[in-house]
Amino acid sequence: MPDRQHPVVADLGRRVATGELAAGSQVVPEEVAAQHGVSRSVVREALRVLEAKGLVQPKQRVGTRVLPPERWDALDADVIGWRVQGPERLAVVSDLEELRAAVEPRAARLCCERADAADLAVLAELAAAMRQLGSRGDLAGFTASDVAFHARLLRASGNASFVRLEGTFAALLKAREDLGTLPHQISQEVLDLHVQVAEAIAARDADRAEQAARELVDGARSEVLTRLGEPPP
Amino acid sequence: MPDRQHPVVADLGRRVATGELAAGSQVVPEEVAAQHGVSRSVVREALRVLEAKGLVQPKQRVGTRVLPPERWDALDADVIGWRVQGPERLAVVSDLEELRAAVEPRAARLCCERADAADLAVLAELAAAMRQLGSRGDLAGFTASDVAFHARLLRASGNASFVRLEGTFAALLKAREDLGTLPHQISQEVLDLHVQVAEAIAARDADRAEQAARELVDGARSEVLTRLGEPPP
DNA sequence: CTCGTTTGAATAGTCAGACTATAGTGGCGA
DNA sequence: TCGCCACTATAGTCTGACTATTCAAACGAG
Repeated sequence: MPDRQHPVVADLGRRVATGELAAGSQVVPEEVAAQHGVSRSVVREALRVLEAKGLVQPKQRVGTRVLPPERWDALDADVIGWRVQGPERLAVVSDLEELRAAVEPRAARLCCERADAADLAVLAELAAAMRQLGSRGDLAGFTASDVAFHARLLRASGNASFVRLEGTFAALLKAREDLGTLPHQISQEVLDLHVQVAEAIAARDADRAEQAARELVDGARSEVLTRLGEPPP
Repeated sequence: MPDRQHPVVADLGRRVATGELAAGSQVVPEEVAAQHGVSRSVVREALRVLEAKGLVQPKQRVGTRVLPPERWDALDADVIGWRVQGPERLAVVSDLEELRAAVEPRAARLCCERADAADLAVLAELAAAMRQLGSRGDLAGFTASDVAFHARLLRASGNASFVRLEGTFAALLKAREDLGTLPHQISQEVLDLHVQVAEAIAARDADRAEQAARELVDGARSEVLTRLGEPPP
């Protein structure tokens, strides 16, 4: 989020991740340079970035080729953002929700040991804000608070690996928003569960925190999936 | 693993990730170029890679500066490999074991729905191989099978996000090996649990598979942590 | 006819050096 | 004191030539 991408990276990344450039096809630097009106060095640097994200791999004499999807960094926020613009929307969102379901309950449990007073205050505040915004129907505000809530949960877990997933899940929620898979009316249950998670952590009740987080994330998951499954192309 | 790094990337990455280059310090391309006897463009491409991994951030007029550890991509195999060479060994391994504890049980559960015959065969085979090699004391062979077993488990879960963690966990196990935190004698319990996981998945018994995976990974975690905690510097 | 070897060519990789764009900083004037 | 402006450090870009690697096809020996 803090760093914006070079247009060449964004364009190539999107074209690869949406499948417009098929796996195995060749990316010719000179052509890309001409298309974007930039020099070869700019394209080379862009390709280094895409290489780091697992989208392409250069090889002397054979050229820089697009790698198959299983090589792509499925947890990279940019990759997620690009992929959801393609035909794999559902699979991407579904897989990430599954990961979230695995991670957040455990993070909530850890929070009970490691969260400090500031964490507790922020979580309570955000849960309250979500209840406000959600019942008022302010979708944008709700989503912002939602992202902040889950990000804080991960951070408060004190585990750098979980913190790393902040960006991943933020990209997931943003994707859900962009795709209009959010309900227009936030269910009371979801609002309550956020509050419950915050309260359980504040009470240092690990089992209850884990359980509430599990229900929350399982609920969100099934809701999104039915919504995504609904409109058949 | 398939792609080896450019020496400049490896050197700069290590120096940043071990803390030799402190957060906030400036990386001057010309100096790096001179140190490695390469041109500025090579250094620039290396910096693009490190930027993608969250290690540095360029800004006009102020220079390319080292970012604080919380910005680093804690799930990147290279970053893990570099960090474990520094003073943060324990924290890195511990955090990643925690993530593994969150993910693998869920992956095992998913396998019960999605694993195909080939997956089952490979898992059974690897579990058997581990028992063989483990009781024989062949550490290298054991670790290789261990990595393959868990990688296959993630792949068989059919979830791309989990598959993405293959490289992350492989780097974790490799780090454990390099640091000599593996026991010289593999415990019978660990060997049995691998077999149990494989059998439970084959039997499509989700609860048992999840439970066995949980025990396995929790056991591995506590064992590694006590071992890492043991030798006080 | 088959297999090893040489040669050619496609492509990534590297280099050098000049130039441009951006944005802190400090000075100068109102 | 405040705001504007010129200065300058640094990333970013461009150009074009050169090198290194490796695939593939031609070639030659057995």
